[in-house]
Amino acid sequence: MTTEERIKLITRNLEEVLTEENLKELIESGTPLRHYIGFEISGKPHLGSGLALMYKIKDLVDAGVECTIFVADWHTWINKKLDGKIETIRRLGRQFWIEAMKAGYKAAGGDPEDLHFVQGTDLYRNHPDYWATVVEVSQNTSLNRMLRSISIAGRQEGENVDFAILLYPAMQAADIFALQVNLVHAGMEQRKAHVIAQDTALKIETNPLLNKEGRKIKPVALHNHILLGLAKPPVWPIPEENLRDIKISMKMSKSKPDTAVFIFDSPEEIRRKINNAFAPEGEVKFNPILDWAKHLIFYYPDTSFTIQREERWGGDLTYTSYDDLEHDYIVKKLHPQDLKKAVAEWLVKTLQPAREYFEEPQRKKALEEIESLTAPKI
RNA sequence: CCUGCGGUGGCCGAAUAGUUAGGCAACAGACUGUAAAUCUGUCCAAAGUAGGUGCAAGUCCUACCCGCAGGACCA
Repeated sequence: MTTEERIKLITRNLEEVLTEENLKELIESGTPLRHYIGFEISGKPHLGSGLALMYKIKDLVDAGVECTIFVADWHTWINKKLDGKIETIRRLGRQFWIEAMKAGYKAAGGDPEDLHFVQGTDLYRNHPDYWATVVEVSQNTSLNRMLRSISIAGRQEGENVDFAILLYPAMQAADIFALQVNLVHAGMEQRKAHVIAQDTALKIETNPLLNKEGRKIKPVALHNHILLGLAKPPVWPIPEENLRDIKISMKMSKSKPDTAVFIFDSPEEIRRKINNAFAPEGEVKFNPILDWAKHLIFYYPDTSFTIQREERWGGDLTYTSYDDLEHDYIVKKLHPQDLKKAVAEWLVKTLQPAREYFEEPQRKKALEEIESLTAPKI
């Protein structure tokens, strides 16, 4: 595989690469590519964490990158998720999250054997100088900037937070250095943490990231598109200037389960949620169903997607590109209901390997425990 | 540690001590070949905790817990 081919595979369908030049340099320097993506153990993975990101990881594995899924138990603890106890979080990280990621990776067509898993607790125990890196990152980042970056933990600036939350961005950056990974990967909402890591990369002395020649380098950041949630935005129609912010704020939410499809949802749940989704006819600026079709179904360039329709609505349609589908949607040749049905069935089928993987009793039990810990209080 | 303000349903948010606020959300129907919007209807309660005063306490008093703001301390 040529450098160009690798870059193409590594960066395809991403919303942002920081930066392509650095990526090219990294590859050309002959430095082995080491990737990481971190997850909190905060509930069930949805289509974003459990499928879209897995597609990208599959690309990376195919491009010869060593891929690591970081199970961020300390970050989860800092964020007071689940029952707030580090022991529970640590255990479910192993019993649930790692297994869930394997399930998602299978659904994305990959072999879980290709993935590495590292849990935060183990990383910190094995790197006694980890905390020195946390200090160095902190010394090179202003308090205001840390405060602004807590959105990476799902918090808003000005929200009631305790001081521990400020450790979160510093630790996330330090994780990258301790893991010695040069491709850092996440959804767009994590870009603040990655930029902090890049801005401090050349300044730190403990665990600096090095290339093959032993020179300090910045990690390259790969950012996925954030899939839209299924709910109607609070203001509709959306003012043009706010479109970007609204889209980010309208992501799938674990606290509003009907805005998300989780990778273990039953076929009935998938069909119900999709059917209830916000989907204005002919509207493409904010349309979760189209968004999902674009970023999931048409992820691969050679996709062929057939929409079954009753004869009275014109019979079946087959698309080989998202642009064709979007065009027909805009001109209202393709009705939302027909698209919804097809997308739902695609998800039912695609997620089947994940559901099957979690029929195994031990995993099923862990899933039930996660559900009991994250169930909305009534 | 001190002072002040606050703590009401899943969320926001009212009520001179005297018996159902309201809104959002949710749910169900109607209308749409989906959803949304719009109608119609439904369901939901509690008072941070523990005591006290009163015929009667969300409302007054005390203590404690939590949050916010400020202050004190800083040899």
